[in-house]
Formats: sequence, structure tokens, C-alpha cells
Amino acid sequence: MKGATLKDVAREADVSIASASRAINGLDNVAEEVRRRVLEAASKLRYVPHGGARSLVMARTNTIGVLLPDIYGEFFSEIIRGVDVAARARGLHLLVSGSHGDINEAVTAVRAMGGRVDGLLVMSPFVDSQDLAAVLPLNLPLVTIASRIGKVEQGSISIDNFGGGVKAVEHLIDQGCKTLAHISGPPSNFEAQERRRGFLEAAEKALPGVEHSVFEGDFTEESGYRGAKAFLAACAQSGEPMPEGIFVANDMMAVGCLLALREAGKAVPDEVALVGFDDIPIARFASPPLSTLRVGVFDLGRRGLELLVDAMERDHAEGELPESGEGVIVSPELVFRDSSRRRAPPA
Amino acid sequence: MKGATLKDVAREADVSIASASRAINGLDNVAEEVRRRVLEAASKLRYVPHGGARSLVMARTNTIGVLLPDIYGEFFSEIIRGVDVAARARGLHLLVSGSHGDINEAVTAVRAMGGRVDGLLVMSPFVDSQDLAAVLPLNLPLVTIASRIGKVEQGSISIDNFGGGVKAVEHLIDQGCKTLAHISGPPSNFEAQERRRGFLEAAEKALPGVEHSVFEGDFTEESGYRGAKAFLAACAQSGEPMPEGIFVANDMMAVGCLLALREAGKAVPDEVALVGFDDIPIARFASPPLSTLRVGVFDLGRRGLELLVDAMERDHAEGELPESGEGVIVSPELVFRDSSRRRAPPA
DNA sequence: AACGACACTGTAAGCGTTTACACAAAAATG
DNA sequence: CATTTTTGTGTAAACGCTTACAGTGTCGTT
Repeated sequence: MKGATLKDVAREADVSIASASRAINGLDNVAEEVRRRVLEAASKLRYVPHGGARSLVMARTNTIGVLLPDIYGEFFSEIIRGVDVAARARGLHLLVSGSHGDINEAVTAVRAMGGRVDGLLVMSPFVDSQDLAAVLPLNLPLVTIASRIGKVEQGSISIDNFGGGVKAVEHLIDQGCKTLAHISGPPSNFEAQERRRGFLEAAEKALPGVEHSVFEGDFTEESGYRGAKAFLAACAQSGEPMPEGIFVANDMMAVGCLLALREAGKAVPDEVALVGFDDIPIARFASPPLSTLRVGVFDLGRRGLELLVDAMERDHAEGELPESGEGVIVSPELVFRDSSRRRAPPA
Repeated sequence: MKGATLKDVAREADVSIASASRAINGLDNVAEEVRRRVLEAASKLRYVPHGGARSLVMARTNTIGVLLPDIYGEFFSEIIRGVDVAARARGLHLLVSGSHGDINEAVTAVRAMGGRVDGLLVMSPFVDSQDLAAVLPLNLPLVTIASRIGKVEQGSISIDNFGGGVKAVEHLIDQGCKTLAHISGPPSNFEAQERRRGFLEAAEKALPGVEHSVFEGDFTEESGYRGAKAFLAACAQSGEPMPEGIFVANDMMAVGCLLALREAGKAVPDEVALVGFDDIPIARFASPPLSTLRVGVFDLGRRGLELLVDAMERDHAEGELPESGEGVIVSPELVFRDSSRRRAPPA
């Protein structure tokens, strides 16, 4: 019950294997009559070309590998979608691998992908991602998204997380918040650390000498929920009021945060204003709609793939121009929705 | 700058290509000394085995193809995650293809995948999916998820959408709703039609002779938002009150629906009760938390892959036992949250 | 009528692996 | 010691495909 091979098709159509190949691949130097016979034989035998054999002889797989840290939530679904749409437009396949808790798993995954793809699209936000560089098959075109992989970067597209954190704080201050807090992402995550750093520096600048509480989350709704609970509990215990503005390091946590605040009867934005990060589709539909820093997640994926394709073409054509420093940096843009729209902004 | 081949490694380590192969693959009939030299040479040359060549000679790609209709929203991200986790546990790669608006694109995609995978995991909820069966390389193990592909089904895992629709209605009636409405998925979607059918039959049974409005959405938040607006507008115009209970065909639309209702000042659940479908992670964090029919989306993906692996092993071992009828049907389970928890349930 | 140009077609080499088989050397057995 | 067995290694044949090259036959041209 093995699949039919090109040889079988050729025999069935009574032509040589070369003609069969030409007919199937739509080359123009084939007689119409032959093409017809071959195509007929192929469909009769349900012939499917063997991708491995093809990529072996063509030295090209038409597949690109996508390495993601995890596939949880709308952020990643948007990334994949962006990549998928762009890849499909170019006739490329996607070998996807996610669910890496840490670098070691990512390393394993990249190893396994090595010989099967023409290029690699990597998102590895771990603070110690430099190690990845060591194992990357360096003859493979590579583009990193929001990662921090040292030297090798033939191309990269990253987010100005620090700047985003600063913008969030400035906005909350603009809205009249006198006290701030932050729910951060995991400490092992480079992006999370940058956002936090942006928050802390901007907060210190705007409100010198004030202590700002930071709750350490992990980018899940659940942890955002817990973060808000933690602030509520701390305030209840110490008798201090809730922070007037909270910068939450991503939208999913902000959604969880929103739920906890509502359950506690805190009015958003008037008692507590909230700003998230990413602008995932759901943000608009949160209650209240979430102010956030838009990074255009879909485009992140799409542009990442496009960058990679460019790199691959260069690689294929000019031979070996590393052409380093191809770094795109995306500046998050504030999307002002109700979760931070306070009644009485300053004059 | 082409990658090193096994031959290069063999030469560098001064052994035959066969020994090199054995050493790299960790076979036990290799002298320690040789293994050491080979491994050293391999890492020095940054050798990466060529997947195509390997799969050619082994007649196995260790890759399974995943075909999805679209990759938008948490539903698909959860499916992919389930598949990915299960695949990773078995050392399988995932060739993912999404973004198919219709069968024709799906057919193209399946064609392209054909020769590169050991099995196919297909989700094709289009009402006319039978056509897909025609092009499926039938010697390939195949499992369908929530699809409707006729005969070929070597294995399938599907959702009792009709039953889910019925449960939703029964629950709303239980909660004392006297008038019902439905926001459906697109008419081209088989699952959407089943949910709608469940709604209509159960509604007719519970409230005989009453007309129930149905708004046709497309499974996006946006369309759920529009659906609610449409109901609001219709009621404003006709002077009739809003339906007391709305069954929304998936959670994403329900989230959009919630926003529209809140904007209009309608209290959920007391003025309008809402029940969604899927129980995507966000449902719990909606405002108010969304009652919904849980299908265990993550598990859908995970079990789908497991079913496929079983089919592949059978295929590999026993030769050719189609072993049809391997159909798992998942019954959605009601998750009762606040969006449908009305003050005065019946005695 | 002879010739080159052209349009097709077939033969065969190779792409990078794995692995059956043959073989040599070393170890165990009588 | 002369064997058999074990252990490690190399040779070479596939795997299914593309494509350079070498035909073959058909024309149009001189």
C-alpha cells in the first residue's frame, strides 16, 4: 500500500521517468499528448511526489521553521497567523515548534529542525538566549523576533519594550494617577524585564522618591488575576489606598487583573486605571476596553517572515553576504481606551 | 557555504561513511574511539543531517501535517497547543497550515503537504468538506477533528454540536428565560449549523410556536458585537423587549456580544442571559464570566494527535487494516458562570 | 537533396542517507 | 593451536526525484 512513485506513473503512462517529471512539474518542453497521459496516470495512481526526495535533489525544502517559546494565548496565535499568511503567499511551508519552557528545550527543537528547513524564525525571549546562538546551524538564514540572541542576528525584529513601559507610565501620569504599580512578566523573560525597567525608570522620574509595588506574574490571565488580588490584600492590610494606576506587562494579565478588580468592587478606571501591553484582539472587547501598547502582533509575524525570505534570497543569490545589523525595532503605540480614561485628567 | 554532509564528517574523522552514520545515530556497534572522533568532527563541521535524505531512505518523515481552517483566536491557539504538546512528547514535527477560507485552499494545502508527512490531522468544518476526501492521499493515515469528511475517516474526533445547542437552550430555560435568540456561526460552517439546529429544535420544544431571532455571525468577536447591536436595534424599532436569553455559537462572539450589551446599558445576566460555546480560556475572565459549553479545546488537539499516532502505528505494523469507525464524539459540558446566572430561577 | 534548427524524449548521474552484506581482526571456545 | 564466535568496519545498493546531456525525428531552408 506504499504510495506510487514517479517511476510507476511513468510506466503507466508509457513514457520515461524524465518526461513524467517534466509533465508533472509543468515544464514547457513536453508534448501535449504526453502531458495528458502522465497527468492522467498520476491521478489514477494518486501519485504524490515525495518531498524528501525532491528537497534532496533541489537542495531546497520550501519550508521554514518557526520556533516559539509557548503557544498559549492570543499573542502567539496572532504571531503564527501573521507568519502563516505571509508564508502561504510565498508557497512556503511552516514547521512549527512551541512549548519550550526554557532554552534547553529550544536548543533540542532547533537541532531537530536543522536539516529540514531553509530558514529559521525564532522567538526566544529568555534572558539567557545567547546560548541558542551556539547551536544554531549558522549556515541557515535566521530571523529573530523579540529575542535577544547575540551576534548571529542576520535579521531581527524587536520591540522597544523599555520605551513601551515608559509610555505606559507617562500616560497614567497624564491621566492624573498619583500612585503606580506594575504587574510584570516572569524574570526569566527578557521582554518582561525591559518593560519593568521602563516602568521603574519612568515612575521614578515622574514621582521621585516614591516606592512602587511590583507583582511578578507570568503572562497568563491567571497570574494577572493573582496580581490584582495581591495588591488588594496588601492595601487592605496596610490601610493604604490602592495604586491609582497599574501598568500590566501584557494584555492577558490585564484581563485577569480586570476581573479581580471587578470582583473586589473597584471601579476601573476611576479608582484604578489600567494599561496593558500588546493590543491583542481581545483587548478591545475587555470590560472596560483595555488601554494598551500596540505592537501589531500579526505584523510582527508577517514582517518576521518577510525579513527571513529576504535573507534567504540574499543567501541564495549573492552567495555569502551576512549583511548583519538588519534590525527592525518596533515602537509600541499607545491605544487609549476606557480602562485608563479617568474622569478628571489634569488641566 | 553549503552545510557539511555525512561524507565530510566521515573524511574528517577518518572513518567510513557507514561508521559515521552509526556513530551519529547512536547505534551500539561502534567502537568508543570511533564514536568520539565522529562526534567531534560533526560538531567541528557543524554537521546537520539532511532530513530529506533521511526520510527518503527511511520512508518516514516523523512529521505530521496539521490542516486548520483559520488560525484566528484562542480556539485555534488551544488546538495547536494541544497538538504540539502531544507531538513533542512523541518526537514528531508539525507542519502547520491554516488560513483556509474554503475547501479549495484546503485542497491545495493538502496536496502540498502530501509527500512530506506521515499522517494528516485535518480540521475542515466546511459544509462541503466531502470534496476533501477525494484529494486526500488515501494511503496516508488521517484523523479529522470536528470535521465532516465522509467515508475516508480512519479516525475522527468530533463534537456533539447539536447536543450542545440543546443544552444551552435547556439551561437558559432553566434560568427562567422566556424569550430566546441565537447568534450563529457562518452558514458555510458545519459546526455552526449543528449548533443552530440544536438551538432551534430545543427552543421550539420548550417554547412551542414562538419565533426566535437568529443573527448570522462569523465566529469573530466583531461579529458577536454586531449581532448584539442588531438585536438591540430591532427591539428598539419594534418596541418588543430584548430576548431574555441568547445562545451565542462560540465564546469569541459572546465576548463581543457582552461588550455591545454593556455599551447599551443592558444588564447581563438579569436583563439578558448569555451562554457561549467552547470554553476558551478567556471565557472565565470575561465580564461577567461567561457560561459556556466546554469542549476541552486543548484536549481536542491532544487526543486528535494521539488518535493519529495510533492509526500510524497500526498502518505501519499490520499493513493495511483500515479499521474504520474509530470515531470519538465529545459531548460539550455546561459550565455555569455568571453570564447566565439569573436572580430568580424557577422554583 | 542535404542541411541545420527545432521540438521532444530517454539515459543516467547524482543529491545525502541508511543498512544489508561481506569482511577482517580480536576474542572466546574446543 | 585451530576453530568458531563476536565485534567493528567498509562497500555498495537502494530510496524517489531532477536535470545535463545525448539522442531521435520533423521541419524549413538553401
